[in-house]
Amino acid sequence: MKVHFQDEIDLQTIVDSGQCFSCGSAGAPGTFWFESGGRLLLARQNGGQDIEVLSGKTSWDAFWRRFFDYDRDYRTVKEQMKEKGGLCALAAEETCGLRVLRQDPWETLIAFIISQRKSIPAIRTCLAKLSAFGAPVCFEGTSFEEITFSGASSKGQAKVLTRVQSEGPTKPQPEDLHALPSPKVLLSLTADQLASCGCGYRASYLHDAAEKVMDGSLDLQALKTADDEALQSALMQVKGVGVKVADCVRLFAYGRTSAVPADVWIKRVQKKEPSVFDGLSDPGIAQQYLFCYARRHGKEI
DNA sequence: CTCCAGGTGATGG
DNA sequence: CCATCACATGGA
Repeated sequence: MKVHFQDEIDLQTIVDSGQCFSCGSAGAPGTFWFESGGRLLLARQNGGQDIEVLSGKTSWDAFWRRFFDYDRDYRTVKEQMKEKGGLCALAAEETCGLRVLRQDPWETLIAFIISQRKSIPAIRTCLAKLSAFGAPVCFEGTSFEEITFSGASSKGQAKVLTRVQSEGPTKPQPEDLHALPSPKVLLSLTADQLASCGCGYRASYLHDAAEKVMDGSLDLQALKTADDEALQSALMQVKGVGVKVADCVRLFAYGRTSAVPADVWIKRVQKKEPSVFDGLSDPGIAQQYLFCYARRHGKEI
């Protein structure tokens, strides 16, 4: 199934953008997997505005379309950034196909509680280990090889996949993929189990988040209709959730594009250009372009 | 080995 | 209100 985007999309750019951590290369060139809420999408892209959905077709309209922020026109966003000039313009000119994803609130909350004082590879590892306790993903097909190379079987390609298979947890098979544990399951985990996932001092934060969701004092569903300020303060009731993590959840799960998560990279950008987010319609989207830009260029932006 | 990572809570001024 | 400091651990 082919999906056409009105503006631009680049799956590699999205995988590298540091907003979702359960995704990666599926082995074959231009082929990527994304896992969210226990669903698996496998898609292929060879440049341009189209992606070919290889697995996850039946949930495209109901889930993945929204996940990829399909209805936003990123040409408009980038145009405003270019007109503004400065680092905004540089970031917009340099990055093509980025999209700010709409992810599950619970999973986003857990992921960004984990994210504090961790590198992106370390976040991926920790979340993957935690996910061993979650539900297996739903997927169409039996393996990445079968899905990716259906109708195009050459021995050379098969060899590539054999090698990929042995590369470990960053390129798992569908049957190895699991969603993050639900609040109930997370509460049932022992301190040793959490420690073995590499949660470190964040284990008690995860426990508090699960407890608040379970007892109803944090209603992630109901917060979808809350205003930005109420949403922010509700999220910050959770231990280990400060301004930055709450901003990440607002932007990446609730689509609040006014939220500007300010991590070390964005703070470097703001130090160089204090007014970098002024006057933008969707500063949160610009933030994601600038995050990618700053990380690519290192400490000396 | 050291240094840093998509920060936060506690403490003291 | 703002400035420090400890915090667990993996990856470079």
